[in-house]
Amino acid sequence: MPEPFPPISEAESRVMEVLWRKAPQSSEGIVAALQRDNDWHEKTIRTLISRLLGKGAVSAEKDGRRYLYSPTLTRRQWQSQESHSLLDRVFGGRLSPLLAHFSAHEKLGAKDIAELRKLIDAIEKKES
Amino acid sequence: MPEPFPPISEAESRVMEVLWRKAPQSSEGIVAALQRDNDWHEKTIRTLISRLLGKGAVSAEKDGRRYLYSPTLTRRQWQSQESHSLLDRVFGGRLSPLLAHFSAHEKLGAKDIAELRKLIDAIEKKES
DNA sequence: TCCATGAAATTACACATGTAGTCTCAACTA
DNA sequence: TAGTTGAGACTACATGTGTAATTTCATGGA
Repeated sequence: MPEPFPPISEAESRVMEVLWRKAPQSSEGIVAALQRDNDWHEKTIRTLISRLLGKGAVSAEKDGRRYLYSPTLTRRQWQSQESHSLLDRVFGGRLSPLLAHFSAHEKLGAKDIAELRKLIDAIEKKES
Repeated sequence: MPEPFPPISEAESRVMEVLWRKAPQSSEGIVAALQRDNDWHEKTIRTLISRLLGKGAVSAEKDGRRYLYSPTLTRRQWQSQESHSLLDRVFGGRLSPLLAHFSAHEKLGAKDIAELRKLIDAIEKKES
């Protein structure tokens, strides 16, 4: 099976976000993208990139004098990890309580509801 | 508004779990309950209790020579915090992608599906 | 009354994370 | 060719967390 990815931190996930939108990118591109929304120091961002490399969540290919970085961990993999973690840690691994929670505490628009209904139908078809 | 609770860590949440099941409890009770499932040292558990006190997530009332602890943060508050955090951090604050994710990657039994359907109906009624 | 006991408080220490600063070395420039 | 520059590597440091050990202090027993 593929190496399980170590968990990536909140700040690191912001860097991944940039790479998920566009890859490969030089560190300079990543820095530029991130400095528009966050107010991180360039050094901070480079540190995050290198930690992500260490975790195997991004890869680097040499491009002349610098590197171009690409995500190895996909957004879906990450979402899956995080969701599963929430489900297990907070809701005892059961989806219904999570849903029940959202239904009670989050405001859903009619559009959300329609979307959910469609999803359920799709799920049902898939499962049967 | 009520003091926002600082985030509580994974290990700390295990302690909360014990208090959510039964409160108030002495530290000894908490230790006993936790040592059945985890293999933590008694000292470790006491540290966690005292950190939770510091965070205001549990309160203590004196009971003779010791304290009895009770949760201040409710399980629902905590679930809400964690869910919201996942939703914002990982799914851009939108519920449908989260659901879509689960539908695609988690296995749901027929019972889950029925449950979800009921939930949606309930939500719809509430919203309209 | 004085000591032992045990709960609680304090201290400890390694690793992760947020947030940078400094060092190095290959490549471009004069 | 030698100096400059800039990307990347390495170092730094505070705070949070996991995981305890040590210290203190009030109280119950001798």
